[in-house]
Amino acid sequence: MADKSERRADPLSQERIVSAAIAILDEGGAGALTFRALSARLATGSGAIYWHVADKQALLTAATDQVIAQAMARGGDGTPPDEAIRALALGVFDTIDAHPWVGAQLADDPWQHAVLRILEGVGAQVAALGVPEEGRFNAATALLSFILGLAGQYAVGSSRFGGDMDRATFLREVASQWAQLDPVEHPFVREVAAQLPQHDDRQQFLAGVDLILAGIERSRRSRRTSG
Amino acid sequence: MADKSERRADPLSQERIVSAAIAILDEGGAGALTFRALSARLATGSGAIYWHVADKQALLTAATDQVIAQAMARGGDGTPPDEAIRALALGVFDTIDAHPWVGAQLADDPWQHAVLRILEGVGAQVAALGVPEEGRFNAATALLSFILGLAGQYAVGSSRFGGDMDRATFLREVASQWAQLDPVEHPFVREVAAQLPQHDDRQQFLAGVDLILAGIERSRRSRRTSG
DNA sequence: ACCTGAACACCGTTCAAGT
DNA sequence: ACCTGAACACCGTTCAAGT
Repeated sequence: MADKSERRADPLSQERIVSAAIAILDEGGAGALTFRALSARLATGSGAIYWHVADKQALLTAATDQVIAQAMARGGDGTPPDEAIRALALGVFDTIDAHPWVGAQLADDPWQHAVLRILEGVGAQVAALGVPEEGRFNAATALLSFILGLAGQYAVGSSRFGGDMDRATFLREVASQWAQLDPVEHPFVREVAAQLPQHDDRQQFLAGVDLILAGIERSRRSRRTSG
Repeated sequence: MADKSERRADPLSQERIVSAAIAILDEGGAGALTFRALSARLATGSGAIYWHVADKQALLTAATDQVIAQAMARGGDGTPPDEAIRALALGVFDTIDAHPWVGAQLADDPWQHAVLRILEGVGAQVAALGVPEEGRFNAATALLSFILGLAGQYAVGSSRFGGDMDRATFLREVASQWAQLDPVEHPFVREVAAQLPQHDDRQQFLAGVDLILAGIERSRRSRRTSG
């Protein structure tokens, strides 16, 4: 018989608490994670959790770190750096797709370890790409910011209407809203509304990554030519 | 005699409520905005606010929209499109610098009007840049995602330690933390830590914008060459 | 050392009652 | 039509008391 709550027998630990938190977040979103829900699932008192975890912020950080660490572990050895960057970016994208609360959490604290993990992965490949040391920080943070920005954007859209409708229906609805905007004030958004329903989030995400990679390649070449 | 609270005489209105909310957010950050603080400043009952504003989310959206609308109003007419994009991006950056809560709010709801305003501004310039219609959406959202991503990142760092220390001290502290990371697991972040203290956020932000602009230019050329 | 669970100081939101 | 302010249903966090 499946029982969501854990047996009271085994003692509490950071690890068990974080796992339970991730399960609650995946099932109900960021709003569902409360210390009361958590202690109920763990069959313990709400105060007990504070013996193992400093506070809710620390819990969210730990949960995010675990999820991102798993995503980063899938390292592409032997693949060319630009391919590796695409794979890494898609890995983050798919992770946020599977755990939408991670998007907001990454944006909420850019100095947390999970973000450093992504920066490390991106930076290593930027270096492998041949970018000289002075340019690596800017190139890596540009990629990082884009990844966090678009992935977070996608996360909200997908999670907000996750229950009521699917992504396609949601996009069609947004498109019809955009199409009704003031033509004088929003000509571009209106024009782009037509592309919205049939657009593919992953494809758009990759197109952005490729744009930045092209920019990196271009500035690398001009530097070599002029230097 | 300066009095922060408004005179009870004038009637409540959406506009007065939003202005008061912005003032509270600017002074105390996102955590300071409560309906109790708001009603105290407006010298009214907490329930009265609900007659003019649907809920807290709507209030935050309206506040963000007003701040971003002001930033977008400074339109650079007559400047070349790439310059206009840089100016526009910096405008958003500086706005978030002045109102750090805007960063989180923009990331929190990517479909709100404030985000559309930015997308509209970016998209118009992307079109002026000569990008063909099929490529504009991807190019504009790439720029948008980068702007929201890095600006949000900066906002958190600057606001979190706004009271205790200045940005330079904060960066020096982060750098020394990064320098102590495991060399095997985080070689890149450790390398980059050395650049952190003397780096300029605005410069890094512009470098990222330029990278994407270079990528847009490159794919525009290759398309023309191959087409 | 670890856990319990009532209690505290907050929230956003509602709503009967006023003007 | 607009405003009041107590009340409700929640939060995160603390802490005396247990084992």
